[in-house]
Order: sequence, then structure tokens, then C-alpha cells
Amino acid sequence: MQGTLDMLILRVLQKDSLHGWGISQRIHLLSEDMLKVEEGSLYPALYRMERKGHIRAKWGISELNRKAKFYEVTAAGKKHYESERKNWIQLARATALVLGHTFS
Amino acid sequence: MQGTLDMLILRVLQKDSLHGWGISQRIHLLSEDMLKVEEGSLYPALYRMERKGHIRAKWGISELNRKAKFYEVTAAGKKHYESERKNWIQLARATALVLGHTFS
DNA sequence: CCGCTTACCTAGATCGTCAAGGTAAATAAA
DNA sequence: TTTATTTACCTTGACGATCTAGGTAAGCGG
Repeated sequence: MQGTLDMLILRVLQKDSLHGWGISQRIHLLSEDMLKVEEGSLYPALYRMERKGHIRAKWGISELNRKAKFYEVTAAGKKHYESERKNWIQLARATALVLGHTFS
Repeated sequence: MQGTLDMLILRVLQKDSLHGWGISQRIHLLSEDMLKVEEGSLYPALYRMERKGHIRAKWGISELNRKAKFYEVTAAGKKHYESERKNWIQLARATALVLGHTFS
């Protein structure tokens, strides 16, 4: 779904700081295998978000002993996430309304 | 929300055949004023959908006595709508899962 | 006859996504 | 020791949907 990737990334970074690869895995896992983040979407998104000041990067070593870039959410990112989340829920609700669908 | 417009249009055309202007109004109404379809999105979408064979157009006269293009869903459009609908609901569910949100 | 609303249309730009590539390093296998 | 696999990052080019910001025309009310 277009326009939700940034929000999903911010979400999975709320708990811990993760590297790109880990973010992708986490989203896949949390969505019960329904969402899959392509690398060609992921990395541009991470750059975008870093440029906007929503996340911050630090080089480190992964759990599997490989160099990896770890991302964490900034205060601005947290704030942005909350509003994006609210907005998405409202839009999803509105769309469901038109479709005549209830999420019960 | 990106990628949902075609689906919403197909949805409001299930009941009656409407003209572009009417489609826009109907979506706005059904979504309780939350969704607003810009004309710059609407007309390209209608063209796209006609080209794909999902809808069919006929010139006529509107309720207010102005010339208007009325659209109706084709059989292929109906089929496409059902699958788009299912797909959207699944994606919305998956996204909600990641967000940790329930639509109850 | 003037302005408002209804109704349709388009050009240009932007933005997010994806496909399809590539690099590098650690580990496992042969 | 060489090779393959997995992990991890990155980029380029194209595409597709959307929005902004215009424009046209015709009916209706004042």
C-alpha cells in the first residue's frame, strides 16, 4: 500500500533500534507474512526519512557479526508517527465505509 | 490513499451508473466527508479504467439538464472490484496488525 | 448579461515504488 | 582452499498514480 512504508518503519523502530535488514524482517513478521518490503523501496525510504530528520543512523555490528547501519527514531519522528498513524486509521475507516465493510 | 481510487469508483458504480461529478460527490458522501476526490485524479482514473475495460461510458443529460458522461461497470470491472476489495481489506488488516491497532 | 454552478478535460510536476542490477564480508560447504 | 550462501547495503531507471493549476462550455438565477 502506497504511502504507508514510512509509517511502518517508524512503528517497528519505536521498540528497538534496528538495521535495514532487520526492519524489513520485522515488518514481514508483524504482518504475519502479508507485507513484504522490497529493498528498492526500503533504502530510499530510509534515506528520505533520515533527510527529514525522522530517524538517525549509526554504523555498528549486527547480531550476526556483519557491519550494519542501525536506525533509531528521533523526537520529530515519534511525533510524525503519531499523526501519520491517526491519519491512516481515519483513511482506512473512511475507505471501509465506502466499501461497506466493517472490520469486526 | 494511493491506489484505492479505482476501487472506490467501481464501488459507487455498482449501484447506479453515474457521471464523473456524481462519482466524486458520492464518494465524499459515503465516506462521511473524509474522502475528497480531486478532478485531476478523477478524470485520469476514469480514462484509465475505461481503457482497461472496467467501465463503459455513455454521453447523456444530467439530472440538472447538463450534458454529462455516464459510467457503468462492465463484467470485467465487477470481477476486478471483488479482487481489489479483498486485497485492500487484507492489506489494511496487515497494516493494522503492524500498527498494533484493532478496528473494534 | 453577468456570475455561479455544474461538468469535463489536460499538462506538468512530484513522489513513492519496484525491478534489476551491483558490492562486500562472514560463514558454511566442498 | 576455493566456492557458495547468507547477510547487509546501495543505486539506477522506469513506471504509475496523484495533485496543482490551469482551461472550456453550458445552463440558471439575478
